[in-house]
Amino acid sequence: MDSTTAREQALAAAREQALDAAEELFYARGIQTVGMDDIRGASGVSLKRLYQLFPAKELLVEAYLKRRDVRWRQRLAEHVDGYEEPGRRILAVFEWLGQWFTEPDFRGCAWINSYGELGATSPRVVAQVRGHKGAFKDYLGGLVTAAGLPGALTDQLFLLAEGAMVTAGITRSAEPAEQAGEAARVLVEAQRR
Amino acid sequence: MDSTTAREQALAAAREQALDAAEELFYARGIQTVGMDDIRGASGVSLKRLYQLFPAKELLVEAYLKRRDVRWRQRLAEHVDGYEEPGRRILAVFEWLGQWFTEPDFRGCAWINSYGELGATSPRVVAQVRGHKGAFKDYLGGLVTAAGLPGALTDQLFLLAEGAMVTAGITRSAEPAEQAGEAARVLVEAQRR
DNA sequence: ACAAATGGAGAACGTGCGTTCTCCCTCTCG
DNA sequence: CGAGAGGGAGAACGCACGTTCTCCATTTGT
Repeated sequence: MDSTTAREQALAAAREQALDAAEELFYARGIQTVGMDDIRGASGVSLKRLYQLFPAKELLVEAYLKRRDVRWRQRLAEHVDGYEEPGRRILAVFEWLGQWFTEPDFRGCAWINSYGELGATSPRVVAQVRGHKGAFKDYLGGLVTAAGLPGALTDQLFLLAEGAMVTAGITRSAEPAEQAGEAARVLVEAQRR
Repeated sequence: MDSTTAREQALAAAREQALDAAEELFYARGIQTVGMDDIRGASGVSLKRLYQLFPAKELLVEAYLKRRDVRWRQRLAEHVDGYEEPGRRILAVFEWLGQWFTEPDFRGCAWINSYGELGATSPRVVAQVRGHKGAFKDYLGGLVTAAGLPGALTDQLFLLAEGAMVTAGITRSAEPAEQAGEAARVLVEAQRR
């Protein structure tokens, strides 16, 4: 009764396997140092199929960032949704960052890293990075206005979160999350006068 | 009367020319997309000399980051030194960031970008990035304690500055400097009770 | 002035990698 | 059963680039 043929299912499965491998390798080792052959080796998807699904490496990179963006923001939202009180929900963002930073394979923000690597050469990557950061900031903005706080606060909290991500990545520590969270608490408090 | 021979002077001059070209090209286009031949073309220093001065590309990259670090912190300090009042000096940091962000060839933080590009593969680059960020944070720490403010504030201001740099780079705008500066003002004020 | 070292221009070498192609096996469908 | 499409393994191709080498011209020291 479903409209997908067996072949379409196989393609979709291969696509997911390819993206799983791409995400693991690109995030861990960077994009340029991972070859299409590495993706094939890690995913079990043949080169022929890989190029059938993603006609060029850049498109695989784009799809990797796109899928990771959805999942990342989903995980964040799930954590935040564990709280009701609007002010608490804002701080939950930094709390979640701290959890993320302590994951064993944490290697910084995938988008910031990708931008550093390909921002000067790949417009598709740039678009993904701007899109992701814009979506994250919009999400923060929603939390801020839901708490009845002024929109200007959004930018400040966003910068704290970005600073925490970069710094946690570079120093390989989770501390920045707490430091940013504390600063966020102060900034929110200041707005409430 | 000086102890440098003509040859040593020529080498030193070539070294500076090479580093000038490296800085311009690496910063503008990223490190991996710039070949040693590009450096040669832009600097006029022959490949032979280049490899004599820097036996491998990684060493040229290291030297580029090292020289830029010194200059960057010097320029920052010069701006801050235009002010006397300790609290004002802290805000001057964000002011200077804003000036930097509006420079026409601004392309984000060279160290954050380099880390995204080579953090997973080059220990030398990682060391330079950590060194630079550590030095910047220490500098901030000096300003904070000179203002009689608690050390914990340093981390928060540092994260704001980092967030501003990343965001200014990605969005190609100078706004983050003002936003971070305003947040810094609030955080400093909150500490003074 | 001459032998020897120095330096430049650019070819050459080796390798890595994105992308495509070849060969062969295996299903599918009439 | 048989023809033909689909798919996998991996070779092959083209190119970019880090690094080294060759061939000369120029300089340097005596």
